[in-house]
Amino acid sequence: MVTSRDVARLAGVSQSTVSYVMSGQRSISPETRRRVEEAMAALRFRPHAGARALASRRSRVVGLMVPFSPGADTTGVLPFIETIARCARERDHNVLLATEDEGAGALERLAGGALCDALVLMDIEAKDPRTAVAAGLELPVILIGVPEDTGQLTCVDLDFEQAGRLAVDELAACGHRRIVELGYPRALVRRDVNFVRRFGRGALAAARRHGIPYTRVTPEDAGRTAVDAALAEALALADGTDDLGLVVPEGRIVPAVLARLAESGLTPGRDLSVLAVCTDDAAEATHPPVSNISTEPRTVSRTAMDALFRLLEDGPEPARVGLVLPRLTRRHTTVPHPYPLP
Amino acid sequence: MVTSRDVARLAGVSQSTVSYVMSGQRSISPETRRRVEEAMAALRFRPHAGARALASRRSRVVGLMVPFSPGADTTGVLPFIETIARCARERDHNVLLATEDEGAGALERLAGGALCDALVLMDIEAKDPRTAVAAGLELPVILIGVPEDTGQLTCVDLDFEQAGRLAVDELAACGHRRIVELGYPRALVRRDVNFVRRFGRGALAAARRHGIPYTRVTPEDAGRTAVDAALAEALALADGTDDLGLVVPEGRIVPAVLARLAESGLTPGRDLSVLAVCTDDAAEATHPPVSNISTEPRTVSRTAMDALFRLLEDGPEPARVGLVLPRLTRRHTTVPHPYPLP
DNA sequence: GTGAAAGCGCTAACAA
DNA sequence: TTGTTAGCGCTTTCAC
Repeated sequence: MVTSRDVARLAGVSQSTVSYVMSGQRSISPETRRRVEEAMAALRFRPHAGARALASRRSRVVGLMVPFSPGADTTGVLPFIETIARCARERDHNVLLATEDEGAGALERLAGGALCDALVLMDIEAKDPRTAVAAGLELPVILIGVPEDTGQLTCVDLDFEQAGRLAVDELAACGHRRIVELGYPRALVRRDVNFVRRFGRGALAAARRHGIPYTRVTPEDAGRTAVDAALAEALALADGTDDLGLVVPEGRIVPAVLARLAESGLTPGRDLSVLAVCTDDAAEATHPPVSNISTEPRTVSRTAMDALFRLLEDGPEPARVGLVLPRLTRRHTTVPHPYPLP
Repeated sequence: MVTSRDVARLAGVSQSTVSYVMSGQRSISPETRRRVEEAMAALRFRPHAGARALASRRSRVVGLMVPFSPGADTTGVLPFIETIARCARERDHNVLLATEDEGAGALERLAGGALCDALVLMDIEAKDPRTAVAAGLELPVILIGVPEDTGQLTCVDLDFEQAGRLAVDELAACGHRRIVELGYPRALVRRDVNFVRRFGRGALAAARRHGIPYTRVTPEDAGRTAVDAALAEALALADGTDDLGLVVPEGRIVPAVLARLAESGLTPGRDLSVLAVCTDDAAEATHPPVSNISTEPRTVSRTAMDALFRLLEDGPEPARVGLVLPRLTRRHTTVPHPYPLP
């Protein structure tokens, strides 16, 4: 292995000078800097990460706990991981994975062993046992998702309340007099993730404001049969369909909904509206492309990482809840507005 | 921070004894072991990963380069990441992420900086610039995917040649006298990933053996329009459809194929057969569930990690190419065999 | 502007 | 069976 001593020897300087050239913590004469940098390049020197972590008490690693557990739904986590990895690299950090099924203990393992300088936890539930542990660690923690009690933890998430509002506002503007939410699968509702409630709250408030009835149908699961049943129920709720606006907050079930409607001879965008909450990628992949409120995984992740590095660089700051605004895109499944928008 | 010295002091032993209790590299009297373990628990001691890596020259980290690059298709990589992370944890290792668009340089960064003890590279192309770099590193590297020139590198992949053979054998056994491959999107073919060729080679050989014509139609991309066009072409190739067996080696386009067939009034499993190559999860999620040859991402990953830890524990061993056998599952889209299987 | 030297918290060879 | 000690390759004071 090539060490900084080797570099120092070749450059004819002391080992500490090599260190200072790397860190920039001391002013170095241009000539010295040049010689050191040439030596580093010539020897293809890479500082030993462990040694650096030991001496500097900084590992330059971000721990990421991803929502992998046996049987868990992992649709849509890739853009999060990807963006987080990328943000980390932009600031010369690395990402170490932990899986959710390792539980809160993994957080202590990562933090206690100085394996990482900060943690990102995804898929936070309303009462998440990890948050209490996370709060007790003496390193920055960012939650993606909002627990019931945020304590002193910084959270980032999509503004689901706003998403609910946006969905209802749009369907109302389309002229629908009846809005049905083909909701999250029962398992997700039971898991008590905060965003389910937040979305419903926003949607309901908006419906009340518009004086439009808002009903929710909960599919037993995300499978085809359950979705078909739920959709039948939703359609039954609207005697005719032409004033029906359908909100589908769970992106996974959208293809099944569209397929079923097609089989029933109903054309979304003409006979009724379907408005989904999902990533733009997913929305463009359905047939036909579904009008959607984007969940912005990349923006959420980037916001989270910005917060993380702020904590890492500027030290503790008051905990915040960062909510990312959802964005509406009209595609083919919502009927045209009956009157021009203001 | 709690160090092993603190533990030693509390347990009334020397610091090195604490180290030996952890590593098991020396026999320790039961009494001493008990006192040390109690002290460790009482102080909630976690060895400093950096210090340990520095002293032992082992980071206990596996570097994983995932196929994330702007615009890349990342469908199906999650089960790989998940399984790799899990296998690593089972052996008390951690996984550090690198993204593909960082290129070969990232490999040198991870290896040179002693950030990890071994590397796993996914999504290997036929002529992959990373393999040459990887071969020059002095740490174990496992490729998931097989490059043209494997050199001294260990590779693991699905046996795509066998998959092709299996697909054709099954469709022939179904009684089809005409097999069309609705192939990989053109971009993938151009990228020159080895498995595309291997699959075709196996399928073609089998078709020749059966004396059945085998034709390939290449969709321009994985989008709905391109798939529709390719499917039309495939159907045109078979004058009638009732002797047509359709092979779809690209899992992503299966839903579009099935949707299109449904729209055309054709029922797979009755009017023709559709046999996909995809994960079992994906196969069960289509409508109707598609007969498939599974790509076994979990078995492939586990095989890769087994090989990796063998290299890590038993030192260098001759490079191998480990091929995982694909598995056929009959679901609803292949017609029943006209005569009983042998 | 630069160097010498003292750690950081472990592992492992050496000694008893 | 256990203790002593010399590093591992950096960062960072202190001294010049």
